[in-house]
Amino acid sequence: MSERSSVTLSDVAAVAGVSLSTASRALNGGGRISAATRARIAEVARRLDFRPNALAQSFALGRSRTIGILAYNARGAFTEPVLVGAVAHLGGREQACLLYDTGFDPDAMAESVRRLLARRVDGLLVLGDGFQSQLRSVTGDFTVPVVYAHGLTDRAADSCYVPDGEMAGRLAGEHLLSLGRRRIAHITAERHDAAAAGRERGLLTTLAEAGLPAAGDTLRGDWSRASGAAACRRLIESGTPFDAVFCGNDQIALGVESVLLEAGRRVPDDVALVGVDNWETVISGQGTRHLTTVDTGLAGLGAAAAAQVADGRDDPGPHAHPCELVVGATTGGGRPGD
Amino acid sequence: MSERSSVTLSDVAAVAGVSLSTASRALNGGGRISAATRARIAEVARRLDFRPNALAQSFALGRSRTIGILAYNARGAFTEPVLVGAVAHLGGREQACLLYDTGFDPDAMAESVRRLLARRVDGLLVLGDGFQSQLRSVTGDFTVPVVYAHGLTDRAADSCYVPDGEMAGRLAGEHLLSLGRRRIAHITAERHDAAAAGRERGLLTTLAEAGLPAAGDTLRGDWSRASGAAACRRLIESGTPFDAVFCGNDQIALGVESVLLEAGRRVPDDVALVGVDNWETVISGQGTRHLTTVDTGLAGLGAAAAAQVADGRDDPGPHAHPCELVVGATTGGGRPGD
DNA sequence: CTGAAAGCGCTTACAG
DNA sequence: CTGAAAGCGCTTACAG
Repeated sequence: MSERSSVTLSDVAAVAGVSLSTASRALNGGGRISAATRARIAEVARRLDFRPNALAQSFALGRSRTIGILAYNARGAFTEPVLVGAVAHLGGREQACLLYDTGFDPDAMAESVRRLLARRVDGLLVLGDGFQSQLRSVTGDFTVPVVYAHGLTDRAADSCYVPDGEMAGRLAGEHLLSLGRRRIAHITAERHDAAAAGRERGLLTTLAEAGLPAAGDTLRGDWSRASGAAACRRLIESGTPFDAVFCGNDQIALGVESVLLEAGRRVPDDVALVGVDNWETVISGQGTRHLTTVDTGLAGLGAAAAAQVADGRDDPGPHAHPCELVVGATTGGGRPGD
Repeated sequence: MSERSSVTLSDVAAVAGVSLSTASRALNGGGRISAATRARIAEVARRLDFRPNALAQSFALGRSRTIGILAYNARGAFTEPVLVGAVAHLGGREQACLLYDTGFDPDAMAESVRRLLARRVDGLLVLGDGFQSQLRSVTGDFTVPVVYAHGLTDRAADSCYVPDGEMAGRLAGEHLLSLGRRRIAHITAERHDAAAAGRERGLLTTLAEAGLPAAGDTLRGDWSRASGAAACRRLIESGTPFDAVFCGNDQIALGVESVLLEAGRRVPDDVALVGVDNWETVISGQGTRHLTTVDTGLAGLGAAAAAQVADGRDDPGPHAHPCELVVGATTGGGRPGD
């Protein structure tokens, strides 16, 4: 394997006793070629372990086999899985990727767009950070496909992949109801936060469909563990009875749980807990999952968005990417006490 | 920006009134060129917004501006940050990357190596998963630089970047000692686990240097929260007095904490807790960090490894990448109870 | 069905 | 210091 495999198409043609163009056509499936010739050339190519020089091919075809990725914050916790999902999917299709981590600076973005154009990328994937409410549309700058992930743009025709927040709330609600819980409280971030709002809508819709009210008003704060803990104290002090809490994310859920434990309430016996994000690292074969959560499917979302770019498919508008319930000990999965 | 910027080097040469070769040399800094000519050509290039076609350049130079990445498990929790660190670093240097996620299958790896060779990658980065004890060396298959991250190979001359596990243990130990803790217990994974062993060595060395014994023998299990909880119960039952626990990772620490809370011991007042991994998502400006932990610096490790590949630097042997202590509420940082 | 030729847009010895 | 020319290894009309 170590020898530089610089056997070229000319070599193949020479050995097979045909012209360069015939060899090329035979290998690429184009044009009419007699089956016999095609087979002979294929055989020679195989025998010589011919691998077309990708650089020459790209140059001739004007296709770089590279997808550009423009990230608002590549290192953000919620961008990483999307990015990895996209990069892994692209690799599986022999597509390289070129990442520019622009931050939120419009000038940096514009410069990145120019560089991407010069690199002749075959498509562009723009990654929001999951917080930025609105992404800048750059679709007009490109003739190749542009797809957005983890954010929406200002253009309705742009193809945007976002997690299905309502589904997250629905899955959590349905799971808790199926466990017989009837007094479900909700602790999450502020109302103006789009992610919080979607998840809440899903929960409340599900409860309403079951003819149940929520256990008290939604308690709000930020996305932190401390905020969840504080809200849980308020919930307990309010005297509202509750047998489950749907938490806007896993950090909140952990904060809630610690306050419950200190207050002597047992999880899940007295109170079942569901978070969102699936942030817990569960190494396969080791232990059991502690926190029941909704996995927002960010890696799959990245892969789906990448797939559309790579396909050159046009599928305009927002796409709500499905999420998935993952059951752990805090709703009775796994061993109790884990 | 929308117009296809297909102004070519010939255009620049024509407008500047020089030959193609002169234009090329002027822009690339090569050869002797009169300052005046160089300036004029540069000016024309700027005015025309000339961007060399990267595909043509790559083809002519035989350099793809692409780094291959071979991952044992791209989607693994501990590979993601390394991968993102590497990809982001490479993007900043105009290097694309082509990821093959081979799993542990040697045939898939061999095939990926062949494809990478055909793509004429400028270098290769091999990503271990942080568990695999030994990586397969593929350095011999390439003439371009090969660097390994998050794993060691069987060849001493290979350049390998791994987290400095001993440093993690030292940082944790020193932090707890500086807080006045003197009875430090240790709960971690099995002895044969390289990561566990390194961290333990660091802790024990630090304690020994301070003339202190550990609080009891190291308690072992796996990397899960449940295992941490179980070990903590054993610790409490053993009657060994302890005022701190260094936990092999964050999951273990969370399990330990829940058992402490149920047992009525206060964190950090009665028992301080340090984990490893920095798995907690702390959104800037929201709340405070709960768990004190050692960040193993995986993203930085990925970037460092990528830098070496991109530089084409030769720096043989293992490189222990530094980690960093991150203080949270479980050792008194942040607000108590968070 | 097959081949000779042009072309993709650069870089780089080689002459002058 | 500058230019004419070859070459990187493919693909693809265009003839035959």
